Amino acid sequence: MEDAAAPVSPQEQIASPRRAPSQQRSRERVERMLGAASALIAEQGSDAMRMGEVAERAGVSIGSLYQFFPDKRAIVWALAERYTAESQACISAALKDVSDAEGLGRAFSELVDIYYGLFLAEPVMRDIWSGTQADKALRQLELADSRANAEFLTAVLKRLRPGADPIALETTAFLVWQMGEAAVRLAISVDRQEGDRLVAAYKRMALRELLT
Amino acid sequence: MEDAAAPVSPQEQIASPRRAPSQQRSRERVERMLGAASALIAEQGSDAMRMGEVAERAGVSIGSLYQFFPDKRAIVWALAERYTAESQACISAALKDVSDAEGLGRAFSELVDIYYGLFLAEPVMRDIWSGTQADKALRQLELADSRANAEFLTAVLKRLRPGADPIALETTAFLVWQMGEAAVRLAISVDRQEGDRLVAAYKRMALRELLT
DNA sequence: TTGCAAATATGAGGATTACTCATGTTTTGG
DNA sequence: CCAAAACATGAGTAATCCTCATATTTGCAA
Repeated sequence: MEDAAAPVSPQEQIASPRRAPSQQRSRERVERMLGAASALIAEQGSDAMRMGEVAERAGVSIGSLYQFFPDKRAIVWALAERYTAESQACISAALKDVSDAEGLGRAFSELVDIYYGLFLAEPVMRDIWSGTQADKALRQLELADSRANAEFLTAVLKRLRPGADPIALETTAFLVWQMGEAAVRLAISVDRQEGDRLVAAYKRMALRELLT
Repeated sequence: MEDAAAPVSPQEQIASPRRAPSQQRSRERVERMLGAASALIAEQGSDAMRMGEVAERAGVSIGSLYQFFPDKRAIVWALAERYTAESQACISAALKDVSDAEGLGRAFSELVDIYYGLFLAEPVMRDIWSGTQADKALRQLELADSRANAEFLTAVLKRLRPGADPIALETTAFLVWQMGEAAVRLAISVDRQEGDRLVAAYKRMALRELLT
């Protein structure tokens, strides 16, 4: 058996921890830092984001930044973690009550649309997840997230096909999910029309796999 | 059809050209530089690769490195370009003479295996394609490469299904191809057993899509 | 209130590293 | 053989991440 990715995510790759804000004042300042980082990433991309600029825009000193974030990647990681937590809740809710093939088809199709829309609308998400692969820690986060999401799909599949081999179902769900993320990333890096076609094609392909 | 989808930084073009080696001596030195870079990437990853180290290991000065490569990314790009050219030739050869469904199934399955094996065996390829998506130029190279490869698939599909909508076939081929690259990248970042299962599942899924 | 430790804030400076450029050397073509 | 082009060099520049000694603020018990 593999590591069940749901309860604890292996975030040891990330740099050494820093003090977490315990006072009201510092919690607000950390929020401002993340907000500044988010804005800068949206404007220029996370690679071009400068720590000094983040500090300046947040109205804090460079030192304060490093009081709460061990390094630059940690800021991006913190933002990424928020997005994944948010979308995971959404996915769980959408798939929780699915119990028949038709329901799965509807829910899955809707999820893909939401995901696609999110990427189209959120420059930060786009930047983070298309620059993800460079950072090992982010790659791990993405994998863990994907595994967790795929588990919801796996649960549905097990309900729909009780007789099937569980490992095969897990593999299918994980693969289909990762393909979806890849498809969406691909779709947003070509022009809109082709992107729409690609997402639609992915949906057909995935549903055919899931509903058979 | 251009990349009109990203709020990238203003001057994110491929770096300005540098003098190409025209003498025998310098051609050999450039080879040594690429060799050194390749070795260092295999050992530590392209991110940790230091220009000074590349120069030292190649037995040249730092200035000579910059005589032929405008910047660090250009070295990685040059290596990536070699791999893509090589594999494209391989793909073209494998798909050129396919004319029936069974032939496509065999050729495609074999191609996926070769690709998977290549990634498993070549640390440099692994690093470049799973470690540097952050780089816009590399992302473009990958897309262009994928499109070119998908065209071979499209040609086969058009032969097998003359009546079908050409755009739909193109979309399918491009998507299936990109899914394959994503599947292989996924497979090499999990343990071998699960990776094998994922690649096998992808093959089934892709072939079902291609042969129907 | 007062005193004090822990938490927080600061920014000049250390350390690293991609990249430049003025200068010297080798090769090429006429 | 010579001038020009190509090539080689490496100390120096600039940019940037991050540290750390020091100063300030906050929580809280006496």
